Amino acid sequence: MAQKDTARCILDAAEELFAERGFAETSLRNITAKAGVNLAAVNYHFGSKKSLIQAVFARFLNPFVVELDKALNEYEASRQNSEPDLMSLLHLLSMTSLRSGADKPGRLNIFMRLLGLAYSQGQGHLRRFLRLEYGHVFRRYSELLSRATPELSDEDRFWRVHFMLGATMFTLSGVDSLTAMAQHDLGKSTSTSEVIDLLLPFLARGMQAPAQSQDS
Amino acid sequence: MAQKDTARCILDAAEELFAERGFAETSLRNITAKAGVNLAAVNYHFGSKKSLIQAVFARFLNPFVVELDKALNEYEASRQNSEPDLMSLLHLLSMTSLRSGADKPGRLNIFMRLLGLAYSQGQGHLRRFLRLEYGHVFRRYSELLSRATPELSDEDRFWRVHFMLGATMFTLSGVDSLTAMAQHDLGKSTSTSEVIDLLLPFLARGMQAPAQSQDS
DNA sequence: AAGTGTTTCAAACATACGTTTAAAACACTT
DNA sequence: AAGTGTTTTAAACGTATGTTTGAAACACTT
Repeated sequence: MAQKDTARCILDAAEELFAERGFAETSLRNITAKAGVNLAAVNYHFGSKKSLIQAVFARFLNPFVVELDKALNEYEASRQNSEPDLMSLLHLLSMTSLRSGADKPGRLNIFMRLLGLAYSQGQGHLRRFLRLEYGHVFRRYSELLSRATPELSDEDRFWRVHFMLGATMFTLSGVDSLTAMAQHDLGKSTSTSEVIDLLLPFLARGMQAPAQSQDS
Repeated sequence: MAQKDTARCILDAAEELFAERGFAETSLRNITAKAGVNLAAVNYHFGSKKSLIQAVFARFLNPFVVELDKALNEYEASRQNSEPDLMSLLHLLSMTSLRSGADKPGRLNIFMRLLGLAYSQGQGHLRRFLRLEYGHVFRRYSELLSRATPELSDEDRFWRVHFMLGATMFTLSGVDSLTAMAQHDLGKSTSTSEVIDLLLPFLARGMQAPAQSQDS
Protein backbone atom coordinates (compact mmCIF):
# COMPACT_ATOMS: atom_id res chain seq x y z
CA MET A 1 0.00 0.00 0.00
CA ALA A 2 2.94 2.28 0.57
CA GLN A 3 5.23 1.97 -2.41
CA LYS A 4 3.86 4.94 -4.31
CA ASP A 5 4.54 7.88 -2.10
CA THR A 6 5.16 7.70 1.61
CA ALA A 7 3.84 11.13 2.45
CA ARG A 8 0.64 10.47 0.52
CA CYS A 9 0.10 7.11 2.23
CA ILE A 10 0.53 8.77 5.60
CA LEU A 11 -1.98 11.48 4.71
CA ASP A 12 -4.51 8.89 3.52
CA ALA A 13 -4.17 6.81 6.66
CA ALA A 14 -4.17 9.81 8.96
CA GLU A 15 -7.24 11.29 7.30
CA GLU A 16 -9.20 8.09 7.81
CA LEU A 17 -8.04 7.41 11.36
CA PHE A 18 -8.49 11.00 12.53
CA ALA A 19 -12.04 10.95 11.25
CA GLU A 20 -12.76 7.64 12.95
CA ARG A 21 -11.30 8.30 16.37
CA GLY A 22 -10.25 11.90 16.73
CA PHE A 23 -6.83 13.50 16.90
CA ALA A 24 -5.60 12.74 20.38
CA GLU A 25 -6.93 9.19 20.18
CA THR A 26 -4.97 8.42 17.04
CA SER A 27 -1.29 7.72 17.59
CA LEU A 28 1.49 8.05 15.08
CA ARG A 29 1.98 4.31 15.48
CA ASN A 30 -1.61 3.70 14.42
CA ILE A 31 -1.12 5.90 11.40
CA THR A 32 2.20 4.51 10.24
CA ALA A 33 1.01 0.95 10.77
CA LYS A 34 -2.06 1.54 8.61
CA ALA A 35 0.02 3.36 6.02
CA GLY A 36 2.59 0.57 5.99
CA VAL A 37 5.50 2.92 6.61
CA ASN A 38 8.06 3.40 9.33
CA LEU A 39 7.13 5.25 12.50
CA ALA A 40 9.79 7.89 11.97
CA ALA A 41 8.41 8.74 8.54
CA VAL A 42 5.83 11.12 9.97
CA ASN A 43 8.43 13.23 11.73
CA TYR A 44 10.72 13.06 8.74
CA HIS A 45 8.14 14.17 6.19
CA PHE A 46 5.96 16.44 8.28
CA GLY A 47 8.07 17.41 11.27
CA SER A 48 5.51 16.72 13.97
CA LYS A 49 2.07 15.37 14.61
CA LYS A 50 0.65 18.87 14.76
CA SER A 51 2.00 19.61 11.31
CA LEU A 52 0.56 16.34 10.03
CA ILE A 53 -2.87 17.36 11.24
CA GLN A 54 -2.52 20.68 9.47
CA ALA A 55 -1.31 18.92 6.33
CA VAL A 56 -4.40 16.72 6.29
CA PHE A 57 -6.50 19.85 6.34
CA ALA A 58 -4.40 21.63 3.79
CA ARG A 59 -4.70 18.78 1.29
CA PHE A 60 -8.44 19.17 1.22
CA LEU A 61 -8.64 22.86 1.82
CA ASN A 62 -6.09 24.15 -0.68
CA PRO A 63 -7.92 22.93 -3.79
CA PHE A 64 -11.17 23.89 -2.15
CA VAL A 65 -10.32 27.53 -1.62
CA VAL A 66 -9.00 27.79 -5.17
CA GLU A 67 -12.25 26.39 -6.50
CA LEU A 68 -14.27 28.59 -4.22
CA ASP A 69 -12.35 31.67 -5.26
CA LYS A 70 -12.95 30.85 -8.91
CA ALA A 71 -16.62 30.21 -8.29
CA LEU A 72 -16.94 33.51 -6.47
CA ASN A 73 -15.26 35.31 -9.34
CA GLU A 74 -17.79 33.89 -11.78
CA TYR A 75 -20.60 34.59 -9.39
CA GLU A 76 -19.69 38.23 -8.90
CA ALA A 77 -19.09 38.71 -12.61
CA SER A 78 -22.49 37.32 -13.50
CA ARG A 79 -24.24 39.45 -10.89
CA GLN A 80 -22.44 42.72 -11.09
CA ASN A 81 -25.61 44.74 -11.00
CA SER A 82 -27.71 42.76 -8.56
CA GLU A 83 -27.21 42.02 -4.91
CA PRO A 84 -26.27 38.41 -4.06
CA ASP A 85 -29.03 35.97 -3.28
CA LEU A 86 -28.84 33.69 -0.23
CA MET A 87 -30.05 30.48 -1.82
CA SER A 88 -27.71 30.81 -4.77
CA LEU A 89 -24.79 31.49 -2.42
CA LEU A 90 -25.52 28.35 -0.44
CA HIS A 91 -25.85 26.42 -3.66
CA LEU A 92 -22.52 27.73 -4.87
CA LEU A 93 -20.84 26.59 -1.68
CA SER A 94 -22.35 23.13 -1.79
CA MET A 95 -21.40 22.66 -5.42
CA THR A 96 -17.81 23.68 -4.73
CA SER A 97 -17.60 21.39 -1.72
CA LEU A 98 -18.94 18.40 -3.61
CA ARG A 99 -16.56 19.02 -6.48
CA SER A 100 -13.52 19.38 -4.20
CA GLY A 101 -13.89 15.99 -2.56
CA ALA A 102 -14.84 14.20 -5.72
CA ASP A 103 -11.53 12.41 -6.27
CA LYS A 104 -12.21 10.15 -3.31
CA PRO A 105 -15.72 9.27 -2.23
CA GLY A 106 -16.42 10.21 1.35
CA ARG A 107 -13.68 12.80 1.56
CA LEU A 108 -16.21 15.56 2.12
CA ASN A 109 -17.68 13.54 4.97
CA ILE A 110 -14.27 12.95 6.45
CA PHE A 111 -13.29 16.57 6.11
CA MET A 112 -16.48 17.72 7.79
CA ARG A 113 -15.84 15.39 10.67
CA LEU A 114 -12.32 16.70 11.00
CA LEU A 115 -13.60 20.24 10.99
CA GLY A 116 -16.06 19.34 13.69
CA LEU A 117 -13.32 17.82 15.78
CA ALA A 118 -11.17 20.86 15.23
CA TYR A 119 -13.93 22.97 16.71
CA SER A 120 -14.96 20.65 19.51
CA GLN A 121 -11.62 19.21 20.59
CA GLY A 122 -8.85 21.36 21.94
CA GLN A 123 -6.72 21.96 18.84
CA GLY A 124 -6.37 25.70 19.23
CA HIS A 125 -3.47 25.55 16.83
CA LEU A 126 -5.80 24.25 14.11
CA ARG A 127 -8.24 27.08 14.39
CA ARG A 128 -5.42 29.58 14.28
CA PHE A 129 -3.96 27.81 11.25
CA LEU A 130 -7.29 27.80 9.42
CA ARG A 131 -7.98 31.41 10.19
CA LEU A 132 -4.55 32.52 9.10
CA GLU A 133 -4.29 30.39 5.99
CA TYR A 134 -7.79 30.49 4.58
CA GLY A 135 -9.33 33.48 6.26
CA HIS A 136 -9.32 35.55 3.12
CA VAL A 137 -11.70 33.42 1.06
CA PHE A 138 -14.01 32.86 3.98
CA ARG A 139 -14.14 36.58 4.62
CA ARG A 140 -14.95 37.12 0.98
CA TYR A 141 -17.83 34.65 1.12
CA SER A 142 -18.92 36.13 4.40
CA GLU A 143 -19.09 39.55 2.79
CA LEU A 144 -21.40 38.27 0.09
CA LEU A 145 -23.50 36.53 2.70
CA SER A 146 -23.91 39.81 4.53
CA ARG A 147 -25.12 41.53 1.40
CA ALA A 148 -27.52 38.66 0.77
CA THR A 149 -29.06 39.14 4.22
CA PRO A 150 -29.17 42.90 4.71
CA GLU A 151 -32.17 42.64 7.02
CA LEU A 152 -30.14 40.83 9.67
CA SER A 153 -28.17 42.51 12.42
CA ASP A 154 -24.50 41.58 12.62
CA GLU A 155 -25.23 39.62 15.77
CA ASP A 156 -28.11 37.67 14.27
CA ARG A 157 -26.09 36.92 11.18
CA PHE A 158 -23.05 35.79 13.14
CA TRP A 159 -25.00 33.31 15.15
CA ARG A 160 -27.14 32.06 12.31
CA VAL A 161 -24.07 31.44 10.19
CA HIS A 162 -22.81 29.19 12.93
CA PHE A 163 -26.18 27.49 13.22
CA MET A 164 -25.85 26.68 9.53
CA LEU A 165 -22.30 25.54 10.01
CA GLY A 166 -23.33 23.22 12.83
CA ALA A 167 -26.22 21.68 10.95
CA THR A 168 -24.06 21.17 7.90
CA MET A 169 -21.04 19.77 9.69
CA PHE A 170 -23.04 17.40 11.82
CA THR A 171 -25.10 16.14 8.93
CA LEU A 172 -22.33 15.67 6.44
CA SER A 173 -19.80 14.32 8.90
CA GLY A 174 -22.25 11.68 10.02
CA VAL A 175 -23.94 11.16 6.69
CA ASP A 176 -23.02 7.47 6.68
CA SER A 177 -24.55 6.71 10.06
CA LEU A 178 -27.51 8.93 9.27
CA THR A 179 -28.27 7.39 5.91
CA ALA A 180 -28.03 3.98 7.59
CA MET A 181 -30.56 5.12 10.19
CA ALA A 182 -32.78 6.58 7.49
CA GLN A 183 -32.56 3.33 5.56
CA HIS A 184 -33.56 1.39 8.68
CA ASP A 185 -36.33 3.73 9.83
CA LEU A 186 -37.77 4.77 6.49
CA GLY A 187 -36.60 2.08 4.11
CA LYS A 188 -35.21 4.74 1.83
CA SER A 189 -31.58 5.42 1.05
CA THR A 190 -30.33 8.95 0.43
CA SER A 191 -27.18 10.13 -1.29
CA THR A 192 -24.97 12.93 -0.02
CA SER A 193 -26.09 15.34 -2.71
CA GLU A 194 -29.73 14.51 -1.97
CA VAL A 195 -29.09 15.25 1.68
CA ILE A 196 -27.65 18.60 0.68
CA ASP A 197 -30.74 19.28 -1.40
CA LEU A 198 -32.81 18.69 1.72
CA LEU A 199 -30.46 20.76 3.84
CA LEU A 200 -30.24 23.96 1.83
CA PRO A 201 -33.92 24.98 2.08
CA PHE A 202 -33.77 24.32 5.80
CA LEU A 203 -30.75 26.58 6.14
CA ALA A 204 -32.12 29.31 3.91
CA ARG A 205 -35.40 29.44 5.78
CA GLY A 206 -33.70 29.48 9.13
CA MET A 207 -31.44 32.25 7.95
CA GLN A 208 -34.40 34.29 6.78
CA ALA A 209 -36.41 33.95 9.96
CA PRO A 210 -37.72 37.27 11.25
CA ALA A 211 -35.20 39.08 13.41
CA GLN A 212 -35.44 38.52 17.13
CA SER A 213 -37.37 41.55 18.28
CA GLN A 214 -40.46 41.52 20.46
CA ASP A 215 -42.86 38.86 19.29
CA SER A 216 -44.78 36.02 20.87
CA MET B 1 -11.91 23.31 48.00
CA ALA B 2 -12.05 19.59 48.59
CA GLN B 3 -13.04 19.02 52.16
CA LYS B 4 -16.76 18.65 51.54
CA ASP B 5 -16.96 15.62 49.34
CA THR B 6 -14.08 14.27 47.31
CA ALA B 7 -16.17 12.61 44.65
CA ARG B 8 -18.15 15.79 44.06
CA CYS B 9 -15.02 17.90 43.86
CA ILE B 10 -13.63 15.54 41.27
CA LEU B 11 -16.82 15.69 39.23
CA ASP B 12 -16.84 19.48 39.35
CA ALA B 13 -13.22 19.76 38.28
CA ALA B 14 -13.53 17.10 35.60
CA GLU B 15 -16.64 18.70 34.18
CA GLU B 16 -14.95 22.05 33.87
CA LEU B 17 -11.71 20.74 32.41
CA PHE B 18 -13.46 18.41 29.97
CA ALA B 19 -15.50 21.33 28.74
CA GLU B 20 -12.38 23.43 28.28
CA ARG B 21 -10.09 20.98 26.55
CA GLY B 22 -11.90 17.77 25.71
CA PHE B 23 -11.55 14.35 27.23
CA ALA B 24 -8.33 12.88 25.95
CA GLU B 25 -6.56 16.16 26.48
CA THR B 26 -7.48 16.27 30.15
CA SER B 27 -5.38 14.09 32.44
CA LEU B 28 -6.34 12.72 35.80
CA ARG B 29 -3.48 14.74 37.23
CA ASN B 30 -5.04 17.94 35.85
CA ILE B 31 -8.35 16.98 37.38
CA THR B 32 -7.10 15.95 40.79
CA ALA B 33 -4.85 18.99 41.01
CA LYS B 34 -7.74 21.31 40.27
CA ALA B 35 -9.98 19.41 42.66
CA GLY B 36 -7.33 19.55 45.37
CA VAL B 37 -7.46 15.81 45.97
CA ASN B 38 -5.01 12.98 45.62
CA LEU B 39 -4.38 11.46 42.22
CA ALA B 40 -5.53 8.03 43.34
CA ALA B 41 -8.90 9.38 44.42
CA VAL B 42 -10.35 9.12 40.92
CA ASN B 43 -9.64 5.43 40.67
CA TYR B 44 -10.78 4.87 44.22
CA HIS B 45 -14.13 6.61 43.79
CA PHE B 46 -14.91 5.95 40.15
CA GLY B 47 -12.76 3.00 39.15
CA SER B 48 -11.35 4.47 35.96
CA LYS B 49 -11.22 7.56 33.81
CA LYS B 50 -13.87 6.13 31.49
CA SER B 51 -16.24 5.64 34.39
CA LEU B 52 -15.52 9.18 35.52
CA ILE B 53 -16.53 10.49 32.11
CA GLN B 54 -19.75 8.49 32.26
CA ALA B 55 -20.36 9.74 35.78
CA VAL B 56 -20.01 13.34 34.64
CA PHE B 57 -22.44 12.52 31.89
CA ALA B 58 -24.92 10.76 34.16
CA ARG B 59 -24.90 13.58 36.67
CA PHE B 60 -26.34 15.85 34.02
CA LEU B 61 -28.53 13.38 32.20
CA ASN B 62 -30.30 11.66 35.08
CA PRO B 63 -31.95 14.79 36.44
CA PHE B 64 -32.50 15.98 32.89
CA VAL B 65 -34.61 13.05 31.76
CA VAL B 66 -36.62 13.22 34.97
CA GLU B 67 -37.27 16.91 34.38
CA LEU B 68 -38.07 16.33 30.73
CA ASP B 69 -40.51 13.57 31.56
CA LYS B 70 -42.23 15.80 34.09
CA ALA B 71 -42.33 18.69 31.63
CA LEU B 72 -43.84 16.43 28.99
CA ASN B 73 -46.47 15.25 31.43
CA GLU B 74 -47.48 18.82 32.16
CA TYR B 75 -47.34 19.70 28.49
CA GLU B 76 -49.59 16.86 27.43
CA ALA B 77 -51.98 17.48 30.28
CA SER B 78 -52.35 21.15 29.40
CA ARG B 79 -52.89 20.40 25.71
CA GLN B 80 -55.05 17.35 25.81
CA ASN B 81 -57.37 18.66 23.14
CA SER B 82 -54.95 20.45 20.85
CA GLU B 83 -52.11 19.13 18.76
CA PRO B 84 -48.61 20.03 19.96
CA ASP B 85 -47.00 23.16 18.57
CA LEU B 86 -43.43 23.14 17.25
CA MET B 87 -42.16 26.34 18.80
CA SER B 88 -43.54 25.46 22.21
CA LEU B 89 -41.97 22.01 22.01
CA LEU B 90 -38.58 23.51 21.24
CA HIS B 91 -39.06 25.99 24.02
CA LEU B 92 -39.94 23.21 26.43
CA LEU B 93 -36.76 21.35 25.57
CA SER B 94 -34.54 24.40 25.93
CA MET B 95 -36.13 25.35 29.25
CA THR B 96 -35.62 21.86 30.61
CA SER B 97 -32.02 21.79 29.40
CA LEU B 98 -31.21 25.13 30.94
CA ARG B 99 -32.86 24.24 34.20
CA SER B 100 -30.99 20.96 34.43
CA GLY B 101 -27.62 22.65 34.19
CA ALA B 102 -28.57 25.73 36.11
CA ASP B 103 -26.61 24.95 39.25
CA LYS B 104 -23.34 25.39 37.39
CA PRO B 105 -22.69 27.28 34.16
CA GLY B 106 -21.16 25.22 31.39
CA ARG B 107 -22.83 21.97 32.32
CA LEU B 108 -25.11 22.09 29.31
CA ASN B 109 -22.01 22.76 27.26
CA ILE B 110 -20.23 19.57 28.27
CA PHE B 111 -23.34 17.48 27.86
CA MET B 112 -23.64 18.63 24.27
CA ARG B 113 -20.02 17.79 23.67
CA LEU B 114 -20.54 14.31 25.06
CA LEU B 115 -23.54 13.85 22.84
CA GLY B 116 -21.44 14.88 19.88
CA LEU B 117 -18.83 12.31 20.73
CA ALA B 118 -21.49 9.65 21.07
CA TYR B 119 -22.62 10.43 17.54
CA SER B 120 -19.25 10.88 15.90
CA GLN B 121 -17.88 7.67 17.33
CA GLY B 122 -19.52 5.14 15.03
CA GLN B 123 -19.26 2.18 17.37
CA GLY B 124 -18.88 3.78 20.77
CA HIS B 125 -20.66 1.94 23.54
CA LEU B 126 -21.59 5.36 24.86
CA ARG B 127 -24.17 5.65 22.11
CA ARG B 128 -25.68 2.27 22.88
CA PHE B 129 -25.72 3.16 26.55
CA LEU B 130 -27.66 6.33 25.74
CA ARG B 131 -30.19 4.65 23.53
CA LEU B 132 -30.80 1.92 26.07
CA GLU B 133 -30.86 4.07 29.17
CA TYR B 134 -32.57 7.22 28.01
CA GLY B 135 -34.22 6.18 24.74
CA HIS B 136 -37.73 6.16 26.11
CA VAL B 137 -37.96 9.86 26.88
CA PHE B 138 -36.42 10.81 23.58
CA ARG B 139 -38.86 8.62 21.70
CA ARG B 140 -41.68 10.27 23.59
CA TYR B 141 -40.48 13.72 22.57
CA SER B 142 -40.00 12.56 19.02
CA GLU B 143 -43.61 11.41 18.88
CA LEU B 144 -44.82 14.86 19.88
CA LEU B 145 -42.52 16.44 17.34
CA SER B 146 -44.11 14.37 14.60
CA ARG B 147 -47.57 15.49 15.60
CA ALA B 148 -46.35 19.10 15.61
CA THR B 149 -45.16 18.83 12.02
CA PRO B 150 -47.87 16.82 10.27
CA GLU B 151 -47.17 18.50 6.93
CA LEU B 152 -43.71 16.93 6.73
CA SER B 153 -42.99 13.56 5.19
CA ASP B 154 -41.21 11.11 7.44
CA GLU B 155 -38.09 11.58 5.34
CA ASP B 156 -38.14 15.37 5.53
CA ARG B 157 -38.80 15.26 9.24
CA PHE B 158 -36.05 12.74 9.89
CA TRP B 159 -33.45 14.84 8.16
CA ARG B 160 -34.60 18.15 9.52
CA VAL B 161 -34.59 16.83 13.05
CA HIS B 162 -30.97 15.98 12.55
CA PHE B 163 -30.30 19.38 11.02
CA MET B 164 -31.69 20.88 14.22
CA LEU B 165 -29.67 18.49 16.33
CA GLY B 166 -26.49 19.43 14.50
CA ALA B 167 -27.03 23.16 14.77
CA THR B 168 -27.86 22.84 18.45
CA MET B 169 -25.04 20.53 19.39
CA PHE B 170 -22.43 22.49 17.52
CA THR B 171 -23.56 25.80 18.90
CA LEU B 172 -23.96 24.78 22.50
CA SER B 173 -20.93 22.53 22.67
CA GLY B 174 -18.77 25.33 21.37
CA VAL B 175 -20.63 28.17 22.98
CA ASP B 176 -17.54 29.36 24.84
CA SER B 177 -15.38 29.65 21.74
CA LEU B 178 -18.26 31.17 19.82
CA THR B 179 -19.13 33.77 22.43
CA ALA B 180 -15.44 34.66 22.54
CA MET B 181 -15.47 35.13 18.77
CA ALA B 182 -18.67 37.14 18.97
CA GLN B 183 -17.14 39.28 21.68
CA HIS B 184 -14.12 39.90 19.49
CA ASP B 185 -15.98 40.50 16.23
CA LEU B 186 -19.02 42.35 17.50
CA GLY B 187 -17.90 43.63 20.86
CA LYS B 188 -20.98 42.11 22.40
CA SER B 189 -21.10 39.21 24.82
CA THR B 190 -23.95 36.70 24.68
CA SER B 191 -25.14 34.30 27.33
CA THR B 192 -26.10 30.71 26.67
CA SER B 193 -29.77 31.36 27.14
CA GLU B 194 -29.56 34.33 24.78
CA VAL B 195 -27.92 32.08 22.20
CA ILE B 196 -30.78 29.63 22.60
CA ASP B 197 -33.26 32.46 22.11
CA LEU B 198 -31.53 33.22 18.82
CA LEU B 199 -31.39 29.56 17.89
CA LEU B 200 -34.99 28.52 18.36
CA PRO B 201 -36.54 30.75 15.68
CA PHE B 202 -33.87 29.60 13.28
CA LEU B 203 -34.71 25.98 13.96
CA ALA B 204 -38.45 26.46 13.85
CA ARG B 205 -38.29 28.30 10.53
CA GLY B 206 -36.03 25.73 9.01
CA MET B 207 -38.26 22.96 10.21
CA GLN B 208 -41.28 24.66 8.65
CA ALA B 209 -39.70 25.25 5.27
CA PRO B 210 -41.90 24.14 2.37
CA ALA B 211 -41.47 20.46 1.64
CA GLN B 212 -38.97 19.61 -1.04
CA SER B 213 -41.21 18.72 -3.96
CA GLN B 214 -40.89 20.03 -7.49
CA ASP B 215 -39.92 23.66 -7.34
CA SER B 216 -37.32 25.95 -8.85
C1' DA C 1 -9.73 3.81 74.35
C1' DA C 2 -9.68 -0.19 71.34
C1' DG C 3 -11.36 -1.91 67.16
C1' DT C 4 -13.17 -1.67 62.46
C1' DG C 5 -14.27 -0.21 58.09
C1' DT C 6 -13.49 3.69 55.03
C1' DT C 7 -10.85 7.20 52.88
C1' DT C 8 -6.44 9.52 51.82
C1' DC C 9 -1.74 9.68 50.63
C1' DA C 10 3.04 9.35 48.52
C1' DA C 11 5.29 6.44 45.76
C1' DA C 12 5.89 3.31 42.30
C1' DC C 13 4.26 0.66 38.24
C1' DA C 14 3.63 -0.53 33.53
C1' DT C 15 2.56 1.27 29.34
C1' DA C 16 2.05 4.36 25.47
C1' DC C 17 3.21 8.34 23.40
C1' DG C 18 5.92 11.82 20.21
C1' DT C 19 10.38 12.47 18.96
C1' DT C 20 15.36 11.72 17.97
C1' DT C 21 19.32 9.23 16.38
C1' DA C 22 22.64 7.00 13.60
C1' DA C 23 23.25 3.63 10.49
C1' DA C 24 21.53 1.36 6.39
C1' DA C 25 19.24 1.42 1.87
C1' DC C 26 18.14 3.83 -2.00
C1' DA C 27 18.20 7.00 -6.18
C1' DC C 28 20.70 9.44 -9.26
C1' DT C 29 24.52 12.06 -11.25
C1' DT C 30 29.32 12.01 -12.75
C1' DA D 1 31.58 2.20 -10.26
C1' DA D 2 32.23 5.95 -7.02
C1' DG D 3 30.09 9.73 -4.83
C1' DT D 4 26.23 12.40 -3.05
C1' DG D 5 22.01 13.71 -1.37
C1' DT D 6 17.61 11.69 0.03
C1' DT D 7 14.72 8.37 2.22
C1' DT D 8 13.93 4.40 5.20
C1' DT D 9 14.84 1.68 9.12
C1' DA D 10 15.31 -0.24 13.93
C1' DA D 11 16.22 1.15 18.23
C1' DA D 12 16.26 4.10 21.89
C1' DC D 13 15.04 8.39 24.54
C1' DG D 14 12.48 11.18 27.68
C1' DT D 15 8.12 12.17 29.18
C1' DA D 16 3.32 11.69 30.43
C1' DT D 17 -0.37 8.88 31.14
C1' DG D 18 -3.87 5.68 33.83
C1' DT D 19 -3.58 2.58 37.35
C1' DT D 20 -2.07 -0.04 41.56
C1' DT D 21 -0.12 -0.49 46.10
C1' DG D 22 0.46 -0.59 51.05
C1' DA D 23 0.77 2.16 54.73
C1' DA D 24 -1.05 6.10 57.17
C1' DA D 25 -5.02 8.98 58.62
C1' DC D 26 -9.66 9.26 59.57
C1' DA D 27 -14.57 8.38 61.25
C1' DC D 28 -17.39 6.00 64.06
C1' DT D 29 -19.19 2.17 66.92
C1' DT D 30 -18.50 -0.62 71.06
